[in-house]
Amino acid sequence: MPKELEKNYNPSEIEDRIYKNWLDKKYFHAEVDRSKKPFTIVMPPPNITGQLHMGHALDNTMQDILIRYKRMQGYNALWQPGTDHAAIATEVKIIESLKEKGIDKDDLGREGFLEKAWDWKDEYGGRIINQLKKLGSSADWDRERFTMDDGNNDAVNEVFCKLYEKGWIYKGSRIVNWCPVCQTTISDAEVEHVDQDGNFWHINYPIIGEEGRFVEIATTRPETLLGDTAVAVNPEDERYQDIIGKMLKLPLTDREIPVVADPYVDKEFGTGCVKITPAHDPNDFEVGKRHNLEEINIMNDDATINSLGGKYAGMDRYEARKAMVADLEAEGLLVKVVPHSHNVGTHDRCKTTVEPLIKPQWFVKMEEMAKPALEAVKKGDLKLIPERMNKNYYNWLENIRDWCVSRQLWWGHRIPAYYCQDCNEITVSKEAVCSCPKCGSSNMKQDPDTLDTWFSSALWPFSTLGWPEKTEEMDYFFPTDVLVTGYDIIFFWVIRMVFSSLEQTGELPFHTVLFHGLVRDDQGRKMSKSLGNGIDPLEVIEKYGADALRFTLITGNAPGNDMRFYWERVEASRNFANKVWNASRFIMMNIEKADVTDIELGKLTLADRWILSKVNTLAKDMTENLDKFELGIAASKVYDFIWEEFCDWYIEMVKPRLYSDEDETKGAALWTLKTVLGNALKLLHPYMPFVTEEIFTNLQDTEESIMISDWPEFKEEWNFAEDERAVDTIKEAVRGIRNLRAEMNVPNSKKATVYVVSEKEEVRNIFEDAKVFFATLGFASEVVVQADKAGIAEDAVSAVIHDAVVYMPFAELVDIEKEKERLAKEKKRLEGEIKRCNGMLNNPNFVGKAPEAKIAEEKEKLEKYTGMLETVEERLAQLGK
RNA sequence: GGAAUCUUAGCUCAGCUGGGAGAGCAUCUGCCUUACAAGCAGAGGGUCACAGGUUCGAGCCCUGUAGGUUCCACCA
Repeated sequence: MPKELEKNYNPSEIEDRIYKNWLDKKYFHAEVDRSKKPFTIVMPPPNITGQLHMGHALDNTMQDILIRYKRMQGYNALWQPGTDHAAIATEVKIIESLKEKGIDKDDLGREGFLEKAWDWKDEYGGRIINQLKKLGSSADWDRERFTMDDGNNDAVNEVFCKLYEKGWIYKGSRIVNWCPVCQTTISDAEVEHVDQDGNFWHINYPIIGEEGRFVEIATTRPETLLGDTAVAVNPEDERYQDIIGKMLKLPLTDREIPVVADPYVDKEFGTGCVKITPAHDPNDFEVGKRHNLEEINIMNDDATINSLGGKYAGMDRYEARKAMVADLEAEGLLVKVVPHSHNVGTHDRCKTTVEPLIKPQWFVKMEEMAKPALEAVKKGDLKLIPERMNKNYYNWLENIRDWCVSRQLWWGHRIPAYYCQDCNEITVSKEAVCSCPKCGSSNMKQDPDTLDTWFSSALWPFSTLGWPEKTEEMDYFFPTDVLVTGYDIIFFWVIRMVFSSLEQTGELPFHTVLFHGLVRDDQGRKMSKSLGNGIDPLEVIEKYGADALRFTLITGNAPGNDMRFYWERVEASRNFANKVWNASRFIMMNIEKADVTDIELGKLTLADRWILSKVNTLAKDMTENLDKFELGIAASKVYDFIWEEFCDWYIEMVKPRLYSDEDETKGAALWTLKTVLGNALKLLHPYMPFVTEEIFTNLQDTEESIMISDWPEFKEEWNFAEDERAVDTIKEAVRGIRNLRAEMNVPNSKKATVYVVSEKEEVRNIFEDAKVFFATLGFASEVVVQADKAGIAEDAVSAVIHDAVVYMPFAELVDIEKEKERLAKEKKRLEGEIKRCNGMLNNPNFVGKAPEAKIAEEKEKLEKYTGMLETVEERLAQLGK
């Protein structure tokens, strides 16, 4: 028999126990099973350094909902989890923690450092996984992977070598984004442009051989002057025609540089003359290439001036700037300083201003791989939700530049390139190369660099399934189905998975990407450590339960939109969980006292058929919504159904039957309660897995988990559309009565006889059928259904509904004037409705062009309101005497 | 500079292919009715940013304006 349940739902006691049971039963585990259709989601691997935040909570809740839904539908559902080594983020953190202990990275050496890094991974790598479990995530933890495990290493090496052989990975000296603090290159995607206040320094460069004549340039970074190798003007700029080709004396140095003409220069901007520093600016680099200019690197890796900087050598870039400006001023070459706000590239992790530098790095050629990735979305093979993300996707791929994949870090996949120390031959190979294939020398050295962390993430959907091995899993579970992630990593990750998968496997990694937005604080700000406004999902779970958190994150927000986090909303979700709990408690208490046996549908009453039909429709609607990934819409539907239809109406309707042992429909009521609750719980389960499981196992009095039960499907034999309409009429009447009572201030304790008058027999029959519960809902002592007004006091209050009038004689309580006022208001409303209907129906254009169904609908309404208006007017006439 | 997106009740947001404006919270009024006061019943509250246009009909489609947010971009 079902157990006695607590009065309030207490999640903390229940969640861990349930989750452990699921794990013990291996419900999350998926094996290749050719008799079932697979459904696969690969989890965006959280950082090993990470701590669960609201973004993870949202991301994983969405995935868990989809996976649980599909699992219940009978799919072989695999949710493939794992963690990411997060190269630079982790390395920076480890360095920091070492510093605190007074240890320097370089003293440890590469091997020593990596040892520490793996220790770190062992210590913190599992933490975030445990936190994800608190959410109720039903991922297949037996298959947990790590981006730097052996299999992933194989995949990374395989891809690197294949692309190298194809000529799509190359090593070249390019201008790269250099972070002087992290001491590594970063990709374009990792550069964050921020507005900064700075100055425009106008400097005179003396023209050689023309005493007293200068070229005035304007720069925001005077210190790079040391690396200037030219000044450029626009070839069509009339002001400067005569100086093109002349030589200039570069201030503060003893070098001479030419004036060149290049269309890159904007005549309108600044002075129209631009200093060209090929080694420290990406545009200048291009200009330099066109004019064969020397590239003079004047900086060290930590952004101090190097030995080529003369007296400024050793100074930090900003110190040097100050010193040089002072010197220029002293020499009279500083024309003016104009305040100027400009966009500066910074490293998205450490916020350091990026220094463009020329460095030999490894690049992935993007031109060829971008094409099919672009096509996939254009042709509709890959769907992005919401669709507007397509534009971002196109924009990025159409303007893509080669991807710099080498990083000057230790924590990551080491680049499988080997250099011969004798003949400089480069060999790229999956296996360690011990002797040079060209000269036979055994003096080989592996490239010290590692790969961008996204290089391995890009392979994640297939590397986790065993690729490049031809595994059963790869054959069965791949391509995966849906990717759920934030729109903020569409460039970093989504696009790179798409082109990598197309290139390596020939298939798309997934057919749909479901994007979500950011979870912001209650003022709409990003949650961040520096602001201290982050809300810890674990704290929310502890206070209100995982179900409440999940429900809050899913409802009231559309795909790809940011949302704000409010504690009030969590509270509302918690209240809903409690509502479900109490409804179930009530039902179980009743079931306890009586046996629930299977009932023929023919034995059900109007109310039973109505709610059964409603839950049946709900299943259909939610299935449609979920198939379209409208998770929030489906959630609010089950919420409304359970709270309003089931609890506020049906349970109230059914009470009199439960309380009477003689009632012959009691069995039908119990069966309906149990059946509808069971179905509603199943529909709610993907959203609120814990509370639904706890109730379900108690309700069914079985060990069988709700998570492996069948998802409710629409059943034709449960479809009672006519009864749904009938109950709608009853509800309208009940609302009418309640409204009257409230307006007349009649307390519920004061019962009265309620008369229902209708000329139509079928309407009278409905009310006869509904008498049992109609009385309770309307606080009536008795319900009399009749065809005319015989025997009803003239001054009874009334509610006019479609096809019927409900009267309540409260002789001693009724204020006639108030009742007249009320009826007048109602009359006005109906007249408005009728005017609207007539407006449409008398419009020949409407009648001529609108669809038939719409016209019929309006005609029907007109008829209904006209009838109601007549009744109201009649009532007014009576009272008017 | 380019692009996306938003502007709907006091607050936060839904609103599917155009066909009578919704939810939660907040407010007001009654209720300790034997599942639930984390509850029940009722009420008030919106020129759907503004201006045009298309349409029989616009919160929804088109154009423009204003304001907000975000992304992209090499203006020295």
